[in-house]
Amino acid sequence: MDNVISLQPLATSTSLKERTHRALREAILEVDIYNRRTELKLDERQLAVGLGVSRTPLREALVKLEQEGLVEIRARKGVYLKRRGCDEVVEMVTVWAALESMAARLACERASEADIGALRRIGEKYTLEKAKAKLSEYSEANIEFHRTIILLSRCNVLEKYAEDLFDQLKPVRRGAMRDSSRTDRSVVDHSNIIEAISSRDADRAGDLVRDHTLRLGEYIRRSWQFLDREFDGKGN
Amino acid sequence: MDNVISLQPLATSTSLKERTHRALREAILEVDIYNRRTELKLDERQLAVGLGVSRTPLREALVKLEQEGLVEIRARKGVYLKRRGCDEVVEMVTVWAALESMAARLACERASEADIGALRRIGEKYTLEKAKAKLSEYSEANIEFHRTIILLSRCNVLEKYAEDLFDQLKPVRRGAMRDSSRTDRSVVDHSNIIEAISSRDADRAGDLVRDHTLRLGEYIRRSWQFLDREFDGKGN
DNA sequence: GCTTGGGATATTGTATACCACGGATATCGA
DNA sequence: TCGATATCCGTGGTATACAATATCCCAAGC
Repeated sequence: MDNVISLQPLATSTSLKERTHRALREAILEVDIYNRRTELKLDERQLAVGLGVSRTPLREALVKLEQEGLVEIRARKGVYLKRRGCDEVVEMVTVWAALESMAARLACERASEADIGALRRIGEKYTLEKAKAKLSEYSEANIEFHRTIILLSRCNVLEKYAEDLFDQLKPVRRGAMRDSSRTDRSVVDHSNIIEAISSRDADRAGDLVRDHTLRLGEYIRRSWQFLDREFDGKGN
Repeated sequence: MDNVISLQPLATSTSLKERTHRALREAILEVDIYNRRTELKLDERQLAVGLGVSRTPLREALVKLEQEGLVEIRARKGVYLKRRGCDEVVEMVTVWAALESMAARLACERASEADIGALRRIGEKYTLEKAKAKLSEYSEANIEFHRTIILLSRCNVLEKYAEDLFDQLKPVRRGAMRDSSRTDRSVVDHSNIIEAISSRDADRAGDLVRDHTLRLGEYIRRSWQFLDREFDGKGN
């Protein structure tokens, strides 16, 4: 005797803990962490009333966020947005390089011709937008390119770890990617990478991807000071 | 006017949540997950009274363990020890291979001669114990060898991720590593790896380590059935 | 006037009570 | 006898109350 009205499970699957986690995560990823003027301390009760949730699921969500590296819970002190130092960020990019390199190798074995075609189109979009100097969208295409390589590896665990790192690096990316002199090299690199994957040359693809991403790391190290800015606007 | 007496922060760090997490983690890592007869479901209240803790810090500890991939929290269903399938384990080893390969490359740049000497001694201990067919300790030396490579990378983030994977693979390692025919190849591989790192040949070291670990993955895939055993002893 | 100590207050950590959902069982009807 | 449905119980999810500690401010003394 089913009801005519079709409805989805509704509240069933999502616990408050989950939804709180998601909501907080989204919010935190939008915060400009590296602006020295942003308050890093989070107020539990404030967050709780803001989200319309009690402290219990909120705290469980915060624990998750801590494990994801987005916040830091100092016992008896409070919860703080996590701001990473230059060295740590470079290390994260290094790990990213390791993962993406392996992904490229796997892609050579596993990607279909259609997959590679899609990657090629993304690379072309990237080139095009760079030429148009539409840096913001160009950056989007860049991200999409690297993400796609990870996807083509068809390795879920790899994808999960990479995604994790990716999110943590988001505030850094926001600050970087403004130097267009570096992008010429990038376009060439991408082109070579597509070529290598297309010809199923795992060794070459892996090397190219690794070195490309490691160079990004070195670039970040050199230009860190611009990211880790002391003042943003005109004082307060 | 610093005080002459030097002392560390004392007991500050330990919250119940932390200690519960640690205790549970230790306990879980000792469980023989892949024995079909082990009960995977955990009872919150039971654990709570067992640890002498209320459910609140316990649940926060469980959330941490979930993020670490040791347990799975199914909403409204309960907490279960996480048993991974063959494909997933092979993927984890693949990621491990990516990380360790990068670590070997970094080690070529960063490791001191003393570090490499230590690695060499571990490799020799490994060879020796293999010869003696002391498989359990030999396995320990094997683990130590790979761990040391990670350490030599001097990359904390890399180390953290690798350690994470390492723990999750613990129950698998317990089951594997019983086939001594495979270890001959292993000894040779290790020897070559030491050689490559010693001569600071990053490309070669990275390749060797990657392929070595990927072979472990393939080995696990082939022998998975022995690990994922239906019955263990003689019934109950 | 500066430093130090003590207390008030705010905030975090923990315990417990309550609620809601899911699974199992029993009962009723076919 | 089999199946479907309703009800009950066990368990997980959430809220709240309570305990402990850290921070801040003010006062007192040097």
